[in-house]
Amino acid sequence: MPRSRANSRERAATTARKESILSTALECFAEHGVEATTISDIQARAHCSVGSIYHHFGSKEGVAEALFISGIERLNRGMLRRLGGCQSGQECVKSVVYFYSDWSARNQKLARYLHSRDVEFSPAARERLKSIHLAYITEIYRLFAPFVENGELRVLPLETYVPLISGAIQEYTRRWLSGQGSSPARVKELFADAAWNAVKA
Amino acid sequence: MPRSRANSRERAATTARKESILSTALECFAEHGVEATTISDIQARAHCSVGSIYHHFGSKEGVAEALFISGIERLNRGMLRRLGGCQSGQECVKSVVYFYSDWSARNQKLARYLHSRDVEFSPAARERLKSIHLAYITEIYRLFAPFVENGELRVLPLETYVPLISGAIQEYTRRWLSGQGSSPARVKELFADAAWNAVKA
Amino acid sequence: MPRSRANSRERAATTARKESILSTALECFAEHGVEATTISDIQARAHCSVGSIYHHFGSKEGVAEALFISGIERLNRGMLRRLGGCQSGQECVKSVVYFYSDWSARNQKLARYLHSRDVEFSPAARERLKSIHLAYITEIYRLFAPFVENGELRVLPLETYVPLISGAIQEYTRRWLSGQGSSPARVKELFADAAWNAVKA
Amino acid sequence: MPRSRANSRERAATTARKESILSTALECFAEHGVEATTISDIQARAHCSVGSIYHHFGSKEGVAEALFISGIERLNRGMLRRLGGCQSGQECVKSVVYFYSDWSARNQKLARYLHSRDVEFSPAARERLKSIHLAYITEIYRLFAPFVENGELRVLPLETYVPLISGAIQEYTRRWLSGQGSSPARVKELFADAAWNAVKA
DNA sequence: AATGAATGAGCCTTCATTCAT
DNA sequence: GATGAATGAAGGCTCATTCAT
Repeated sequence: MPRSRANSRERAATTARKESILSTALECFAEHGVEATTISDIQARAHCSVGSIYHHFGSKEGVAEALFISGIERLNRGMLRRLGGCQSGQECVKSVVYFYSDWSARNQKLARYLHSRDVEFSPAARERLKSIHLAYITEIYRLFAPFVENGELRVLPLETYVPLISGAIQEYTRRWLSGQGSSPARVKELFADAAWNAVKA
Repeated sequence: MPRSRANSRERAATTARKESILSTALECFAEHGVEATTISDIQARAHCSVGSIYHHFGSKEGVAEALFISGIERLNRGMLRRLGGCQSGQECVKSVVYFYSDWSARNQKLARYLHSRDVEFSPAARERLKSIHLAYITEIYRLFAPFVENGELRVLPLETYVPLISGAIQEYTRRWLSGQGSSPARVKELFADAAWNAVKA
Repeated sequence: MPRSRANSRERAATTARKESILSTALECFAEHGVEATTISDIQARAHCSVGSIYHHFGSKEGVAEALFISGIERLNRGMLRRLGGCQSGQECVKSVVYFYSDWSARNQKLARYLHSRDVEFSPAARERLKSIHLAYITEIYRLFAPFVENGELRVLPLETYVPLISGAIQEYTRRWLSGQGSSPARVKELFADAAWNAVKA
Repeated sequence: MPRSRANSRERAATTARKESILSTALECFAEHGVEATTISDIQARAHCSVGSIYHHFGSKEGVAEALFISGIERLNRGMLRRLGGCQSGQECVKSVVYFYSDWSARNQKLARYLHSRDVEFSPAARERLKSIHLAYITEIYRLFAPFVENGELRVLPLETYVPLISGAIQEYTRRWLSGQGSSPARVKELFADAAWNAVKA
């Protein structure tokens, strides 16, 4: 058997196990929160041993961090891809609301987990998240800057754009994910309009 | 010594002890979260015994609930008092933003605690919170209804008013309480205008 | 009931519990070593709860340290008391051997534990042990100094006195405690003479 | 390629790997003790896999035993070689002290490991060690016997010779290996004289 | 011979809660 | 009302060992 195939098969197997642990952990975290989830819960539902979890993630916190980081990265990547195709400021702003609403509906458990504030990450993970956020926000500003410059968007304090554009839909989505109200899909136009009104010139 | 004076003195002492436990608990909860705070942490910082906490609150959850409920009640009471004096829809809507921003700045630790999503309350406490919320939201709608009826405010799905009006400032405040950005006081006009634009007819 | 009597009764009870844990721990440590002894072993044999051990000693290491320190202190105290009554250098030197031999035979388990080298103490405990050793060795030198000065004992490098005087009996005792050879009592004269020959002028 | 050369090359490689594991294990054991050293510690520092260690030594205990046994054998072999050339009882006795002191200084980590009492060996290994010790002590007595017979050495209980001759230098060396005092080389004459005085007729 | 993912028994420790004083 | 020693269930984590490749 060629070496490369053996390696890739092994890697695939390893990856499969890691993915399986992560997706099981997500279910547990989404249902009961990180604190209330025990390693034993994950291990039983993922059909693996305690040791395997520690072998791959080092600690329970390690699982929570890996899940959080990969979730944020998927969300950010999707958002940037979506915004990349926008032609105007208005399209951009509204797309933020649309994408956030759609993505949350498609990835409810992950969205719920990313909203939760009950995780205390390690300094290393916080550093990592900061740099991910910085890279993301930089890219976002790069995409919006032209529309501020050509006068389509208002000139505002930098840290207000995000809350003004996505604060309302985020709050609505958060409530929906906790079981209140109806799907964001039905009201996203409303929130997209509000977002646009909040930042248009 | 008259009985009543003795009683009231005792009651005052008791109240003082309870308040001291609550305020210490708030500090702990705000710093490390409810889960991460131990009875021992509170007891040491409040200079009281473990038994005292149990005598007054029955359980750790009891402390967290008492704190949460009294916090929500203070916030709601303040908001209603503020809105009670408003003459127009616009004043009402903007006042929500102003008050939220001001109150959070004046009660940072409490605001932070009320934002945290890591508390799993008892069914009894949840029932209590629901009824408090219902009473509050009913009163809010009663205050806003005239302005919807007289055409000053748009007719919207009921559950969208709150996110549309306060979602953005809440998101901004949450970030500020976590150490990002500058005081809401400096940008509250912006968010008040956005709120008004989102719901005006 | 007078306050002081209540207090002293409580203190006695507490002390009793602590002592009971310590003596049980000694049995376990002497039988299987510190590493091989589990908290559960101690707890079961001391008829107390896990929590009690942690309440009083903080950790398994805490138990091992408390036991070690109190053992060393008892040994040192006894030795100093014994040497305090000696009139000559020869009596002093031989008394070290006698006392060491006698004490080890009377406190076999403790002696065995103090000999064991498998404990890794906390920095705090090491500091404590160092200062205890310093105080002890200082006192020892103070007792021997006159006999060096009056020419009864040889002038030797300071750190060689202890090994020269007690190295042999210690080695013999160690072997006996591990099950080899016969009681030190039967040969202590031999080792006392050897000690005296090693340091006499 | 001739078969034999391939084999010996393989054997050399294997031997090298085994040696590398042993010497790494020694470093770990000397630094943190056997119990506190994990297979993972050794594997990482020896740049080999977990499986390799098990392939060559069967278990962690197997490593500790192999190391201990080979160490004892080296020490014993060296001692016997040294004593083999002695012409008198005095030379013999003093040579024990000299050799012990020199060997410990040349093999500090191994000496430290051989001193440690925290290893619980398998019955098989204990049997092995006993027979090694028996062979050694027999040989030692065979070397000393003539000098007891010719009246140069005192007639003493058999089990006292070793402690009387090497107890003091062992104790001194042990302390030096733990970081106290100065090199045994500087005081070995002193201990050799004391040893001689202790057993001479 | 080498590799390293997988296993799981067992350990130390935490901490909410109780209760006798 | 106050105190704090005692309790013990439960959890996170370690690590020697196995085994398929």
